[in-house]
Amino acid sequence: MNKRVTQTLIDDVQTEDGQNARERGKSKNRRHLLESAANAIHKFGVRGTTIAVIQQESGLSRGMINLHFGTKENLLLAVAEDLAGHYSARWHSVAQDESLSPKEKLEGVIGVELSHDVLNERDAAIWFAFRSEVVSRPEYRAYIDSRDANFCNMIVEICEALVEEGGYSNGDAQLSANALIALFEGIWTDFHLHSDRFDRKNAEQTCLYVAGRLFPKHF
Amino acid sequence: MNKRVTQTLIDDVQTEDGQNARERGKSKNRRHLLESAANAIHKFGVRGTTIAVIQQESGLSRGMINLHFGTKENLLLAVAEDLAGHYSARWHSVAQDESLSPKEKLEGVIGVELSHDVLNERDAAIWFAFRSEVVSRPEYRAYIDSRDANFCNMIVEICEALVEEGGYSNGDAQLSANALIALFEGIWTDFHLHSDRFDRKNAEQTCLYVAGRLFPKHF
DNA sequence: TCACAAAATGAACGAACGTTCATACAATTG
DNA sequence: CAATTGTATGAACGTTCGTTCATTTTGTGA
Repeated sequence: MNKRVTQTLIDDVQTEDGQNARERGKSKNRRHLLESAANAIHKFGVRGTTIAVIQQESGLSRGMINLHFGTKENLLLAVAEDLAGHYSARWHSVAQDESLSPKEKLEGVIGVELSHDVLNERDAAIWFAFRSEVVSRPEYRAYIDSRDANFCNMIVEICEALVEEGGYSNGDAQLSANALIALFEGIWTDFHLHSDRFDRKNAEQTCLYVAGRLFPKHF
Repeated sequence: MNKRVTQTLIDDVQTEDGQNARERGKSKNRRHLLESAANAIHKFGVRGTTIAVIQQESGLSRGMINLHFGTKENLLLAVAEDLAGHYSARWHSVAQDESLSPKEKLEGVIGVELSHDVLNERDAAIWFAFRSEVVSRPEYRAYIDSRDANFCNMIVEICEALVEEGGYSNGDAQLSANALIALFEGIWTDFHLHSDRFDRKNAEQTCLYVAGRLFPKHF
């Protein structure tokens, strides 16, 4: 494999300052491996994601994976970590925006859930791939739970605020939150299984319809 | 591997009449392989489900898998088919019961969704395992979509009947059905990821709460 | 410019994979 | 009770797996 060719295949990433050319090159390749492994999981599943496949996908040399991540398994874990971090950052940016009302926050979360940046074929495939192995490989657990305690708390807080604002006397914030979280998950599943005929607008409509039934004065 | 020991390991299955001892023995082993492979997927994931593991799990000989299923891949497909058939039979028995009102049918479906017979750790692990590979292995598609067109139609029909019965003027049966289907899926996911702290009663409460918001006169 | 060190390479290796098939066993048939 | 036939076995095989490491390349600092 010619190295010159290899270099041109690498996507331009932000050049992290404070690093010399050598360090930049290294972190570029690290990132490139992460992306290549992610693409491989999408195309071939975790089962089909072998060293040889990642090598082909990345155009880098065989030994690169072990150089950067020690083992292939560590690379896969890093892919999961990367994905989880990206998703987490997206919903945090909505949750932490104090200028938004509870209603706007819920709309914002729905927007994140359905945005192409978060809900796309590749990333959905990776979520499901890692989740499927959580029972047998506990080390993945930390990275694959998109609806972790932090996310759930955020949704519960939004629901509590909405229930209070609306004075929904027989509204239950916790059950509403359960329902919304499950709804989001179900929509992801639908997208993963039927991305060809999935309709984002329709999914959004469904979310807003449920929101309207749970919080009729708001939606 | 001693054969006498092997025989005692095999679960008693219904002895399908019209077969002689030889045929009964064969189909017993076939079923035993199916169960063993399912258990292996649960314990070790699809990635960890190798011939050697299935052999150990079943106590049968190495060549048995190829004798009964041709290839390991075919055995995995048969596991998926088996699971899908079992689930399908369960909800069909509710959907086809003409003595049930629409409300009772929805309650029945919720019951099936949350029953230990359908929603248990092993089967959930298998659903998720196969689904995760659907993108890269299209041959699984036919078996892994628990919410297929038939299931969706059934839910839509129930919702339409409820909307009509209740005279919910601004109720949308299609959106309600979308919501319920996604809700069920989301609950399965929650169970799969957190079976240790999953509460069936709470999940049922959530389902009924949503039903109550969608069809307030009924639930 | 040159010695040094870090990064990258890929041939080689042992382990584990799924499959094959010659052989052994046991149920059925005549 | 043979002879026959379908079922079961597991050693052996070729392939592919992830990893190692001696070697080469390339950027850094004197």
